[in-house]
Amino acid sequence: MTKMSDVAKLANVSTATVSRVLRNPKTVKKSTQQKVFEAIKQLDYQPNILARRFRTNQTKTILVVVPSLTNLVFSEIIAGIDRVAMEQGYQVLLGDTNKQLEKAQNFINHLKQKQVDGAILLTVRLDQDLWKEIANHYPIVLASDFVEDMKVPTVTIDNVKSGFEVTEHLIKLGHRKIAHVSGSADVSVSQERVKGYCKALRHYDIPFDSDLFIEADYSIEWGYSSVKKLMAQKSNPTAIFFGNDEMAMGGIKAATEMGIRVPEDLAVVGFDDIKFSAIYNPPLTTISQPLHEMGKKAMELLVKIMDGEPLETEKYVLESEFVVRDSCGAKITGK
Amino acid sequence: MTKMSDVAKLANVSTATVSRVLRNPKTVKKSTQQKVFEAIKQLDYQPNILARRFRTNQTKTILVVVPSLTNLVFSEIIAGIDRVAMEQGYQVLLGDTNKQLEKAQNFINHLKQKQVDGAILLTVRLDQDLWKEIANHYPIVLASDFVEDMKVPTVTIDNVKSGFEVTEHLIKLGHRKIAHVSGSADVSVSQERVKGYCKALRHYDIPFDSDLFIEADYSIEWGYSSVKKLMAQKSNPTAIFFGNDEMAMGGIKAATEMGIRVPEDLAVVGFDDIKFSAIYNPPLTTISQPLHEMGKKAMELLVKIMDGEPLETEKYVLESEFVVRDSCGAKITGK
DNA sequence: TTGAAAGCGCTAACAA
DNA sequence: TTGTTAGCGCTTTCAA
Repeated sequence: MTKMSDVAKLANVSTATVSRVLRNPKTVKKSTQQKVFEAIKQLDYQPNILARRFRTNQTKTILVVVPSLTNLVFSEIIAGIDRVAMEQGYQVLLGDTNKQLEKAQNFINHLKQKQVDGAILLTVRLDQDLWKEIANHYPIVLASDFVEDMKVPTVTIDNVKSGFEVTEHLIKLGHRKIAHVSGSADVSVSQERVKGYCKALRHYDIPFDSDLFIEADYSIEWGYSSVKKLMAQKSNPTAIFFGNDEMAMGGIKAATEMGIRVPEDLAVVGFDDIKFSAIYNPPLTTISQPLHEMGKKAMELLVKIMDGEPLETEKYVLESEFVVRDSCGAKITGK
Repeated sequence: MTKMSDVAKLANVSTATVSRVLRNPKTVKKSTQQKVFEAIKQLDYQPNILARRFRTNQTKTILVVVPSLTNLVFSEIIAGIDRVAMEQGYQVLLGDTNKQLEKAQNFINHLKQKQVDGAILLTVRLDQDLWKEIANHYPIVLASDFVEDMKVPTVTIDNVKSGFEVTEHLIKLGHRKIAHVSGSADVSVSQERVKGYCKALRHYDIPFDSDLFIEADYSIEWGYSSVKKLMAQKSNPTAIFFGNDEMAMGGIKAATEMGIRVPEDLAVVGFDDIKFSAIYNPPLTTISQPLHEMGKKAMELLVKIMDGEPLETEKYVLESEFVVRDSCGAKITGK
């Protein structure tokens, strides 16, 4: 492996000069730069990044903690993060927790041991306290999820508002028995969407019916079984608001199997607008999140923090969009 | 930041001993270990990984080069890789190429500069030659994709066989005008699936009809537009074999819009068996790939190579499974 | 504008 | 079983 001293020797300069050419070219005379570049080329020199990192004490790497990689919502956000990371010369290290909380400690060590310069969390669950503590000492940004009184920049959408919007839409369509199948309660976005749902019911004087509320998990399977359960009750709903699109699709599948037509017999709304929602049969009414944008914004914030720019601990709320398609029956009802 | 020498001082031993306790505990007396551990705890010492990496010249990090993160096939494989990586103490660095070939050089530098100990490629396109060269010098494994005469361990399924199987199934269902919408030709898996398709046609004496073959891209949009095109022709197909499930769903969407019923008027088969295929309407007949398994296997191989274990340059072919659901009409035809 | 030289914190060869 | 010690290759301060 050729090293810097080899280059220096060939170019007839000191290693300091070679280093300068690489990191601060303006401080070196043009002609000297020339010599150095030629030597580098001639020797096919590659700086030893490990040595550089050790010396400068920064990794130019960030960690993304994600509960599940195979969730399109998260992979889309990560793609956004990766985009900006690349532009800014950062690498992205994957931290798939597989929903196992114990992993958190592991990832926190990455920060403590300087394996990464900062982290973006796409989810914080019961490991809240661990992260809260660590957020005081290391650059951290939250995306998608958010945590009450965690003093950390956060990029989200207004989940309460969106939940309200969905429910209100169903109410205006004439529904009174509107069920909500929420994602796991330990994720704040679920709670927020529930809040929006409840708020809309209250606003339109519809009593909350616990038979029409199911706390599930953001998966196709849970959507499926929730519908089986809901529709087996005597007081079954005429509309269901699912916490995400996967659940909604699983739910529609179950309904179809039971001979319940969507949207004629049952209106359905999802959340996220993943790429399969528009082509699902029926096309899903849902809330579209600017996921890629969220990822980009989160990474931009993180870079600022890592660069030491003072940043008010703020919550950045991006715009979501209510997308009306067939599954809620709006087009049939003609509203 | 407390460093090793602080621990050594407190424990009344040398740094060498502290280092041994951390990396090779058996070579140190129990009682000494005890002392050291206490000092570590008392000082909340975290080893400086950057220094360690520099010194040992290994990163315990691998690179995964992926064309697109938001593709469920890849994210599933990555999840498998990540699983084994974690167990083996490796970190996974993300290399999303966004299908841009120029990125390859960038990632190759990661290897050259020792930012990673090895790499798993989920795709090799026109950048083949670059990779072929690099594969001689660094630990590399291919997963999902494969490259002719690239001397590198590869984990795949038998795409030719699967393509044959699908086509044969459609033929046995009575179809003669079977179209194939393939993924981009610069990916070998696409070519293999096409080969399987052609082989089956030949085997059953059905002439290849170029009007029934479209080279597309693995996306919903291309599936959609391919069907619009295919079904507008005079000699339109009675069955379509799509190169992946996303295309198949896009295709069914297009068919539905055109008043063509699937599977009654048009049989459809996809490839991959992503999680939405089973609940799509109609449920998709498809080939199920052991994606998670592929990822795990690939990482296992890479670890072996990085550990210097001699490994024959082999192609590991995992079993895929033909999953018959409604979209191909088999259940209607009663076969 | 350049060079000399001092480390960064750790590991491992060698000695004891 | 433990300690001494010599770097790993780079960056950066200080001096010229």
